[in-house]
Amino acid sequence: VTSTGMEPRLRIGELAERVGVTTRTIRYYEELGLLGAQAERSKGAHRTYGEADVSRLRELIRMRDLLGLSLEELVELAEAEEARAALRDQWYDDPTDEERLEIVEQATAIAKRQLALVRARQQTLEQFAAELEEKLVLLRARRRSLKRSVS
Amino acid sequence: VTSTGMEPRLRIGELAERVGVTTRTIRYYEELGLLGAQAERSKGAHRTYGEADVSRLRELIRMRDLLGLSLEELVELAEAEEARAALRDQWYDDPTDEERLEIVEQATAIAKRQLALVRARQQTLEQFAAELEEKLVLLRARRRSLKRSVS
DNA sequence: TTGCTCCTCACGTCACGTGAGGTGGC
DNA sequence: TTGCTCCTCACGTCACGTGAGGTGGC
Repeated sequence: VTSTGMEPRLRIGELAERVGVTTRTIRYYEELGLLGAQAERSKGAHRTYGEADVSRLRELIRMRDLLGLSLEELVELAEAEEARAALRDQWYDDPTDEERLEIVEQATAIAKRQLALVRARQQTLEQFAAELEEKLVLLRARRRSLKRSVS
Repeated sequence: VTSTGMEPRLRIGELAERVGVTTRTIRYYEELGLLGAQAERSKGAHRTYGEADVSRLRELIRMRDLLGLSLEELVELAEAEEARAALRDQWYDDPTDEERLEIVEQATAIAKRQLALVRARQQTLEQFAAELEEKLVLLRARRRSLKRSVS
């Protein structure tokens, strides 16, 4: 493919280092269909990646670690997004405004669901933090009274 | 053991349901030394648990899910806490105030470390949330302009 | 006595880790 | 040509899931 904006391609080890995972993880995600398997890669040839793959992998890792989603759930999410992308590509040259609107609303729904998951996590973490702060207050009080009787 | 405050004991299934895990998880954690294996349980006898075990298991699950700690890391944390508890029990009947102070300061250190992990997670989640909010702002703008040209 | 929950193996699974042995690009 | 990174199996591991077959308490 000869495109105008030829970005430098990364090898799997470089992608791994930039995102902070191992090459094994990247190959496994490709096996599951989560990451771009370039169709033209012949058997035994090196994998190469672009900046879009860096963002995508970072996003996947974030969903996995911060929201605790399983790879199966990530595959489902990805399939939903790919369905959107397919629609978009299909009508890319001549989409009506109604079709554009539909695509925007689907993207909005996905982002809202993700945001809801993030907000829920934040709430649980805030409760956890509050309990720890309370514990520290109690410990500080005990420390003060002990310091008094020691001195 | 004949104690004055005999609380009703839970069976493993009840503990599992109250904390939201499976019985397999509870048995596995016991195997790793994370959960109280009553010394007096004879081979094949039922396991029983008290309210303290409910709190402890909830705490472990929270560390695992919210902070992403491995069970090995939880075991290390537990060992540190048990060392504290051992010290406390050893001197329980006659601890000097210096010893009490030492115990309080160790507990404070542990709580502070946990709180730091929680705060770090919260920061990462907040950044994630901010990116999603920004995305939603862009989507809303596109939606508005599309709505205009459709109507 | 009848269910129900419990028990202990023990093999299966998910998400990779970790070599083994070999090929390809700067 | 020499390293270095890459490749593909393929078995190992962690944190459980999931029966198989059997015993125990309301």
